Amino acid sequence: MPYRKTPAEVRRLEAARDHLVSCATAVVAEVGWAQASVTAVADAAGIAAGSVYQHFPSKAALAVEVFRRAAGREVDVLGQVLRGDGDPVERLAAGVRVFARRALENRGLAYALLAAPAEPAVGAERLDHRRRYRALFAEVIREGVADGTLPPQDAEITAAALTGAVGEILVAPLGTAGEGDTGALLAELTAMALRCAGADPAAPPPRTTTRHPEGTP
Amino acid sequence: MPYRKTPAEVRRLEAARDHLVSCATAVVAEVGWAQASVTAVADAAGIAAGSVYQHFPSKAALAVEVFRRAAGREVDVLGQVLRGDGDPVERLAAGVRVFARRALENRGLAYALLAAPAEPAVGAERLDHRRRYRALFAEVIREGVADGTLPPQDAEITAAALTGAVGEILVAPLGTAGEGDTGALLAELTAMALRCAGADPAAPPPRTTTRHPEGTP
DNA sequence: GTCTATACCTAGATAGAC
DNA sequence: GTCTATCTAGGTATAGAC
Repeated sequence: MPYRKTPAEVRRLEAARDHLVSCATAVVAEVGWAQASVTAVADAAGIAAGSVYQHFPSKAALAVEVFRRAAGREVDVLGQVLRGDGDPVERLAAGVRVFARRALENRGLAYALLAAPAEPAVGAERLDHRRRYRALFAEVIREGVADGTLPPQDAEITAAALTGAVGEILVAPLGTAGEGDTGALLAELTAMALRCAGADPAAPPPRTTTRHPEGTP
Repeated sequence: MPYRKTPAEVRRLEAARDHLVSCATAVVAEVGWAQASVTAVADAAGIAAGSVYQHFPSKAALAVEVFRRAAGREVDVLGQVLRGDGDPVERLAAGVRVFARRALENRGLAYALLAAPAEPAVGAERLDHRRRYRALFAEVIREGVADGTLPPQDAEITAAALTGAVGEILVAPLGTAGEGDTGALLAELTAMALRCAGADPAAPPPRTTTRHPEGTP
């Protein structure tokens, strides 16, 4: 018997943990945090309820890991877009669009991350991630103010507004099963975001996918 | 023994029920929905836990009543301001200001109404009330678009954005105990709201200081 | 290491005394 | 009508078998 786990063992354990987190994420996206009991998650992962505690010390720890992994992906994607190429206004528009599109493509998960009732530990994590969204938006807004494409403003406030606005707008479509016209929704959302930051409406609107200056395809 | 309750009895019962709802509201504002157990609420009202069920068939029913009463007040106040005197842009600014000021004056309750984790029944009620906020904002925005003081836009989207933006901005101050400069916060918030709706920045900004014809004096 | 069975706790709800 | 005491359900976490 080796004193340490063999590399194969370690990998297997990590894989099992990964699988558990993935399945838990799926369950949460499907039924929400409140209904995602340890037994439900364990069932989804094909293991016994007790076995969950081989990987996480508590249900809260598992929930936090689920949230961190999913929300972290979103923050990373948003960060890449907002810090990408182009002028600040273009990047802002692209960021909002990407954020919204990803949420609409995975509504259950987005709702869980943004709005669904959750235990305090997850709620704290959510606040933290919203702060990170805000910081990313605030950064690009400050750039815009600095180079004169955006009017002077409290970047933190506008950033918070954008986070809240996008979330609020998405929650309604998220709740309903109805599809709606996502193209038009994205266009209106982007237009609203640019107004909110004070971008010059006279300037040519950043291209969406196929150029709909008035939002109607 | 009378076949029906005497008027005095009815009044006494209603008063007891009222008192219970008031105390429950205070508890919720203080510790949030999750910690507002039946026993905690009953203690606050000075009655036994079992007696709660003389007035409400379930905890959820009580919670919904608490939410309805508190949120209904806010919707009414907002509606009065948004449908009051002045041009649409002024009313919009006043509405945002009143909404925010009232929330900041009663942070615990505002947080409970806007964001705190709650059971599904309350969550559904919350969605419904947010729809009502949106409808009110959308109405005044449509008026502004109609009379040309606001640019063409999807009023529902902007309204949703305003609801989310104000909520998001308030949640941070709401969570922290710190006071901050509420005057500056209100001014920035109003400015953001007007930008968001596309109000002409060149126009003189609606007054923000002194005179309180609206809200709690 | 994983499963089965279970202990335990919290919190909503009920029954009967006063 | 209100209180005390209790019942019950649901869900987390643990212990011991395999």
